[in-house]
Amino acid sequence: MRKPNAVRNLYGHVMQEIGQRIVSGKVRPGEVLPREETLAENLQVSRTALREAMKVLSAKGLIESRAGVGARVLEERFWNQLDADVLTWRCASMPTDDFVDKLVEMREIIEPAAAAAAARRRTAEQLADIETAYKAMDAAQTLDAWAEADLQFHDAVLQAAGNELMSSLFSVVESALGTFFVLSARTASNFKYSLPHHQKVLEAIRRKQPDVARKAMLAMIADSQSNLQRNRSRARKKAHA
Amino acid sequence: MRKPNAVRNLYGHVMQEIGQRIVSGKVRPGEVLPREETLAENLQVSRTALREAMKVLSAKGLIESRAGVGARVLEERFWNQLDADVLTWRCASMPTDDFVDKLVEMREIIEPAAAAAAARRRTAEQLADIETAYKAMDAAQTLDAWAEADLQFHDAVLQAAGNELMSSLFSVVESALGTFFVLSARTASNFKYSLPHHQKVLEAIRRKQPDVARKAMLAMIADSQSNLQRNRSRARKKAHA
DNA sequence: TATAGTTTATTTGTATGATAAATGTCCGGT
DNA sequence: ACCGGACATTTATCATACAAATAAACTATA
Repeated sequence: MRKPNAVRNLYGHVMQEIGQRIVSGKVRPGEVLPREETLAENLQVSRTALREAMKVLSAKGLIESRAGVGARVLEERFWNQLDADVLTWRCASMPTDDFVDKLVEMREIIEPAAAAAAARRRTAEQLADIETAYKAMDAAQTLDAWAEADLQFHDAVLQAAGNELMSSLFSVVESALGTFFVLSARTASNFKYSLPHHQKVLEAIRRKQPDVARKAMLAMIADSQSNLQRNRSRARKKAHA
Repeated sequence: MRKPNAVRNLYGHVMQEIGQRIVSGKVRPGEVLPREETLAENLQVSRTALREAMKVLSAKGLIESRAGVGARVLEERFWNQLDADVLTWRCASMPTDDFVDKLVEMREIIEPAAAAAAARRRTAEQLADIETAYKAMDAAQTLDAWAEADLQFHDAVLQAAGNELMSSLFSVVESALGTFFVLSARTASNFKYSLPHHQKVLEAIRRKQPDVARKAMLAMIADSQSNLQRNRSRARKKAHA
């Protein structure tokens, strides 16, 4: 959807570097980082740029700086787990099934709830947006076109749910999941297989039937989920062999 | 639970000040803030301190700084709505029923899901933690003691759910809701009225019955929710009169 | 006149150096 | 053993300078 990840600035690179070191476990919670002057020297930047990076990491809950002591890496429970960068770093450093499961679990919680809320509160315009996305999915000829339309569909549903907290959560989780696979399309030989599921969701929202919408969305996710499981167990076998 | 909100540093105050201005709508999306030198002068701090604050606000998605242009306030859809500070500022600046409803909606989504997950995955230790909290609620003699034990109960359930993304979300939402009322205890004459609900949740988690746990938790929230509604409509009538 | 390319003014980005304030440690006194 | 104060270390803040990016003004040219 949106890509605020484009890092142009120097301090951004520094933040990424140190953030990854922390999230990946190269430096462990409780440890104190080298002093600013040393760190700045190591990374070939000025103390100014380094400090700006540190402030942002501090805002993300990864570190805590105190005068006279240094910057201490905080325990994981203080990290802003829902921060886009933190999530991205976790995806990059621990692409374990375990973590993917947690992301999928979040998706399973959000989307059915969003579908139900959308069925309750959608305006005519919002319904039209969902329908437009659905038609684009139906008309898609390529995998990319389908993936884009699919994302638009889910986004439109979230929009119609009318709760920006939900949208924000979805956006973060979805973008993290996106680093692993383009939804589950790439894993299906026929990438349009889930179109009927989408239609059911659309219809339920049109008719303002929250429970029907919730169940349809849940079924859709469960379906793509089982698809994914197959693929993963296959991949695991390969890794074992 | 945790209070990282304690702002000791100067740049933190600056961040709060400007962040509130943005979230409260004093400066609107699309506008560009005064140049750094001017802003620093207005707030009586150095450009360095101001810039550190701006970087953090930028990380929260509230602004975007570009050389030669200035710092532009971004549209609301780019804001990190789930950031603790952003949420706090929203609570402070728009304590409307509408926003509280959105927070409550999030709680209604998270907690039943967490209860179900806890029933599936809890360890013996985690169950013991939940039980300890329950017993503390049962034994509570004062409202404060009850509120603390209650928070511990919900926290233990989230912990047992075994998904730190869920915990993080809960923690953020709960602390935001906390700015409005101590759960719904203060609104009930008998603050222990929800103890039976808690017991049902505990039992379901003990017996590893996800669906029962989900429904019990939902019932508990719905109950406290209806309590709240009564109070609010009463307050609204008063405001109208 | 219109337009493409260039200059120029403005603003943020980065670097450097200096001082203030906070913090833990060490040491001496009791 | 305990307490309080000097001391070293590290971050916090400030001030200043210059580099780089950007948009607006300008100029040459067709």
